[in-house]
Amino acid sequence: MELKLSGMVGRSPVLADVLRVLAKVAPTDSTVLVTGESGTGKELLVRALHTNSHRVGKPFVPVNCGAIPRELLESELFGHEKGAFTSAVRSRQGRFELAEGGTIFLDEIGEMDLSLQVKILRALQEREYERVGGGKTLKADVRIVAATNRDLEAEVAAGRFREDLYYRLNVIPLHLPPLRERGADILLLADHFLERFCRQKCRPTLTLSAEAKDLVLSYPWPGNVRELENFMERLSILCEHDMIAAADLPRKILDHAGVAPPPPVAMVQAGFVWAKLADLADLGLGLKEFLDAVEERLLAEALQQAGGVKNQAAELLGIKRTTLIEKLKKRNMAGE
Amino acid sequence: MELKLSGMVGRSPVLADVLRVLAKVAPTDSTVLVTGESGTGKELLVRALHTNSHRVGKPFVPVNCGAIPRELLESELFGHEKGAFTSAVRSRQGRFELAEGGTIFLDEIGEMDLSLQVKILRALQEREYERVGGGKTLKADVRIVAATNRDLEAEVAAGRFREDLYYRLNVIPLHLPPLRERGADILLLADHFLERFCRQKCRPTLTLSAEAKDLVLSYPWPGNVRELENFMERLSILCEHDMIAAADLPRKILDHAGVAPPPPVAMVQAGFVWAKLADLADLGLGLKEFLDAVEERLLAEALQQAGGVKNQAAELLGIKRTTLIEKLKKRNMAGE
DNA sequence: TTTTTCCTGTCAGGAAATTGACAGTCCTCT
DNA sequence: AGAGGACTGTCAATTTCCTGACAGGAAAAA
Repeated sequence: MELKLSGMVGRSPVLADVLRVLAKVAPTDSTVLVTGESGTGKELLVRALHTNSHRVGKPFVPVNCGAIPRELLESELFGHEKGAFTSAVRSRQGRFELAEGGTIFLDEIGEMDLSLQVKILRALQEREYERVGGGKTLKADVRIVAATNRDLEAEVAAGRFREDLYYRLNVIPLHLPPLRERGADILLLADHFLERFCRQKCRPTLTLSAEAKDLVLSYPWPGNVRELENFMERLSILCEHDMIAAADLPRKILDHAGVAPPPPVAMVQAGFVWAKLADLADLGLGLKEFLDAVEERLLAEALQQAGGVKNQAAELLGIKRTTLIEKLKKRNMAGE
Repeated sequence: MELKLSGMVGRSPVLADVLRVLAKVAPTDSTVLVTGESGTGKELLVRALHTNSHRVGKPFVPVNCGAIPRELLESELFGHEKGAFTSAVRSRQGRFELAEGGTIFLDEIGEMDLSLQVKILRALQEREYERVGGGKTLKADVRIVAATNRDLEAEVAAGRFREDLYYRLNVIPLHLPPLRERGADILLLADHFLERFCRQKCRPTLTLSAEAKDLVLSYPWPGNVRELENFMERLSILCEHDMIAAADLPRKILDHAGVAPPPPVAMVQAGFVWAKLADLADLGLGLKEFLDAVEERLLAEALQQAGGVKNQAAELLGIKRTTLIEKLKKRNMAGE
């Protein structure tokens, strides 16, 4: 099955999984619900869905429900008749009408009012709707694809989202992982954007230096692809030379890398043992060394609690006494 | 007594009870109130009621009171005269008129406004009603069947539902049990849906493997039949082979069954792995199990950060790729 | 097209960890 | 004094873990 992905960049397995599902779902008319943090490229994904469906050639109509004032959203979606409200000078088509035969993409559907949710539900299951202030019932031959960055199940539980609508929408869930979970895709995307912006500005394509790559990779990109795109555009304007050095990167990225948590001892704090992978790398420790350190800490604590009696300490730890001894020997922690 | 049940699937005793009552009630003209969680198939049941009544051949008109905007509901039900409100360009029949001689099904009647409830009550006991903005009184030879997923008694107590209407409606109560109480019906329904979707998509009918059946049976199906239907549609699109293995089932089901290894969740909080010796004992974990859990957490995080590329994840962790693979295999964390 | 690169799974040999068996040291109680 | 109990260290057998070597597959590069 050949997928046409207009602009989706990335090779990471996590993304590949999503695309595999996309390829299967696109040709069917099943309802799809896309989830993922904002800026992860949900719209692009849905565009690809449309492009690979039998509805290509018909309109693709995106609506960002979160970006349109609540009171206007209904008429935006369903249109309105002349005189429906004060400013309705004449009647107007809604997005559903514009999307006839094609796909409508309801982004940020989690932001939608309960009252509007009702109407969407009807459009979804009855395939019909009405313009604001209009008596005529219109038919909707439209594939509805919704997306949200909220946890809809939680919203349902909290009573902010209709349960029936949720189940109607969530036939095929597609989860778009955040950029920081997409590994080396970050570099691919960075290059992609750099190339585009540099071409746009008629300058030779910029390249990330090795240190810059490291920094870019370790930054968590809370704004996801959108944030990355912005940074790259900024670089394409501001960077003087063709090779991007670490120093050229925005403050935020440099700062983040600099915030190395306290020294190795830091793993022991107020009686807790803690760790994140990030720290691990920062400390230049491998998994093994790290686990050893944690183990050592636990051993010490057990010994202390047992008053130095190895027999009991071993029992506390749920290991054989001899094992404990071996471990202590390996670390020269004879006494306590 | 021969029941024609258009599409109702199931043989469980709880359902059989309901159907027995249905069979007795159908031929009479008694008012029926159907209760049951959302997604349990109330509409189907009422259709069957209609089909087995002397009103077959006359219209069956379902109205989802919850899915129609409040302000439109009255005119939807009773119709309106030309000019009744700004957008009422011409007069229009209501659902009651359309249902003349047949059955009208008022789904989610619990959502209905108190003001409308009065009018329904009148239609129910006087058998007459008026169009919106119309003086003419119309007769209604219509069997009214209502349904709700709310606890109407509680609604009455809270003053959100008229007591008199409640007693009028609740002549014959029919309670549709949630899917999780219908035992093996779940499998019958699953097969039923699988067959339908597979036919629709022109692929050989999928079958649930034995383990898959177990899992499906033990899942509580909070979304009831609708949720089950969704899952089966999803499978009919996504499943590669014709036999559905446990692994093909959605995460939610697997997690619920505890197939996912005993969650070391207790230790993972706010992105940190933490533990004190005391907790360790409380959790009934030994040193080894604990370290394993920490390791698992780190593995997952590394894998995530590498976008699922094991090669890179291993490097992040400072271990050999093959080692990582061994560790993952030991834990069945193949995918991610 | 072919070549190269990158990733992946499997496997077997060697390294390391775990544990049971033994043996020795204190101390207490009879 | 001698028996019993609680601890401890050593060691070799067993089990588990780690890694390098291969081989296949898919996608970029040539």
